[in-house]
Amino acid sequence: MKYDAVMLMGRIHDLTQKWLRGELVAAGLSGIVPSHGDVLALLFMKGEATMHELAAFAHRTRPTTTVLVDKLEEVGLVRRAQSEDDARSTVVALTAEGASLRGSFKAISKKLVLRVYSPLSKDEGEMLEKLLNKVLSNLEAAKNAENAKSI
Amino acid sequence: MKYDAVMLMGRIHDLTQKWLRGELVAAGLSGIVPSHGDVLALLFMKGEATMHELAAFAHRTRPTTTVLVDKLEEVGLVRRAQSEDDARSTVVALTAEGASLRGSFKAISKKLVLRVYSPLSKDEGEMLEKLLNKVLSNLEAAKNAENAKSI
DNA sequence: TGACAAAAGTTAGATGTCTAACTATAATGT
DNA sequence: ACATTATAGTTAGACATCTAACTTTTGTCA
Repeated sequence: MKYDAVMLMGRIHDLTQKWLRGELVAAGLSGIVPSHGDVLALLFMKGEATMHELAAFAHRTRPTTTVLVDKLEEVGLVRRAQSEDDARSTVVALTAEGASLRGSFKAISKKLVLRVYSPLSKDEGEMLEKLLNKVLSNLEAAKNAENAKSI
Repeated sequence: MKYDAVMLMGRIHDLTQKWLRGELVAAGLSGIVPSHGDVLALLFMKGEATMHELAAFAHRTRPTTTVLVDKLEEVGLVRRAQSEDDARSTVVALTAEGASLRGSFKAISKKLVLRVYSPLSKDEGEMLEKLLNKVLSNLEAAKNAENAKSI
């Protein structure tokens, strides 16, 4: 055992992010980065969402999500509106142009999955997901335990 | 299969990096980030190295490595010198103070491994490394093939 | 041998992300 | 009912990293 799993995951993460950026540029979406894709992914599923929901889904902070949505609004893929239930809340919704990109994003996502899983058999793919889930759950539990202790 | 391995690796990467930053601060090394640790790791092994070697080892670009070494030099952990063989080359070496931190870095690195591998059995740890290596090799091969094609 | 290409390193500028601090609104508890 | 606390979102400022362009030195080859 080399105990280099963290380094390997870091490298894989770097390479996939970089590849994704290239794909987005190739799809004519320059200025759009993978995190914007995460924001859009939730909107493709739900049609609309609050900033808070988008931040949680994309695993970014709320300030970062503000910037991401600013950009998406600027290029016309998304529209902000005040929530009617809660005056603090902003509801973000896809524009027609944003909705029209669903297919392109789905295609890129499919290509990414293929790229990562292709060297693995079905069993290996399942095993990898199982192991990664174990590691992630444990990290999150450890983090929560430490946060709780420090409060 | 959920095909979410990329997301899981991204999350694990984020959490480990963040945890590492906290550990470095706790060790009195504020201003030092994980990438500085990668640079130092090679110096702990080899005593000295060129900027080029450090960049390759840390998987960072050379401009980034320049900034990393600037910082390490500024806080006195490292020293630059002109290579005698090649006037273009800079040789970076640990100072006495830098060398004295070897133990602290080793301890943090050990803690990280424990944190990530603890939910896994020995077999699972080995399996995870094997699968990650398969994925990474494939990604690198794909990238090289694409680069070659575009030249 | 002399021109041109490659390599080492740095500088400059851009970008994505974060934390801290702020505003505005809603919820809570006494 | 009102003061306090919590939540939604934004703004401001910092930082790690990248790409592109530049300087200097070395290697190559006609």
